[in-house]
Amino acid sequence: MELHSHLSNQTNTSYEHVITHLKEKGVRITETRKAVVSYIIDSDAHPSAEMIYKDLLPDYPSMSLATVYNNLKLLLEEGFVTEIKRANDNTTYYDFMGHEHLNVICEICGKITDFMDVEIPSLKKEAHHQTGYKITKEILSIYGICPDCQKK
Amino acid sequence: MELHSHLSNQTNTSYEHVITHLKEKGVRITETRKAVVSYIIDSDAHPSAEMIYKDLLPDYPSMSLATVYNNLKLLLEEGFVTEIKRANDNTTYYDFMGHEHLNVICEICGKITDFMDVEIPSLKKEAHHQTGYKITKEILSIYGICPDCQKK
DNA sequence: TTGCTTGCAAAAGGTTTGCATTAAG
DNA sequence: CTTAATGCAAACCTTTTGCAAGCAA
Repeated sequence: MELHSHLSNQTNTSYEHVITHLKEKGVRITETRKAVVSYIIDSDAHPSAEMIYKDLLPDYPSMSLATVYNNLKLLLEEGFVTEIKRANDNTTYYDFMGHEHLNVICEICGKITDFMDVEIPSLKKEAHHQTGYKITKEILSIYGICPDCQKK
Repeated sequence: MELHSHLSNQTNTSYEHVITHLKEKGVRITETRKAVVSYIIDSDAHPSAEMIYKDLLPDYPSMSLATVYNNLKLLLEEGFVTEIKRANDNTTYYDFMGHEHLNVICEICGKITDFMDVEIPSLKKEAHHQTGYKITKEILSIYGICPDCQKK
């Protein structure tokens, strides 16, 4: 299997998966919706609504920021996207949940790097036992200093 | 002897610890500073700046919201407090780090409940290995539905 | 056609900032 | 005395909202 075809299939599959799911929910598939879905899947950064808006603007000059927010909220509710919020930063960043992964956030420059395929040890049972909550999800945020900032 | 007789020994110890540390840093110990420090240590909720402000206002009628923010920022920088940010909520909540514990956040009513750490499994080594980050801290957020909301 | 989705602009919320004044050390 | 910290209000930034117009189904 060639590497390049693996990657494009992966993205394409995710895109179709999201769109199909939304159609089944009766959500209308608009041009701007498709653009935001594509963008968030393709992005290897962890964009904010503003970043997505600015990047899409050249191709969708009439799109508004509010529409980006609308679509992100939809994707969030449908579970396709997670929010990332950092200390000293009131912006919300979005992360496409195409696969299981964790984020490491640089405390100096704010860069967010994924790392993959580690089993997150579950504390669900213990948390439920101690608090009585019905546990739905666990999010582990790891903070550190990225290689670039370590050099400085 | 400082009088904080309304506080428990545990709280009093934490309070002295924070104040002593701040003095050593050359930070001035003002009335409002003491009030915020006492409040955050004493609070078993996870207050926002606004909540702290409103609760302290009767006793400190001339205090401003900005001062609460100032002091929370200081405590954050000195590592005495952590920020908690939730989905669908742009408010920052503050948690006094008097001891090791985890938070479980209710996805319906937003209530935040602590539970004591059994042992937060460390992914530091793996994260460092994969990303090159110098890992400084890990924050595990657990979401669920609290007992009250389960009844409804 | 129907009513979900959009674009726009205004408003809302939370947090930060600038500056004159106050008070800790 | 010095100057950090405060109180106040305005500014800021991100996100949400209301509504008329547009477009997917």
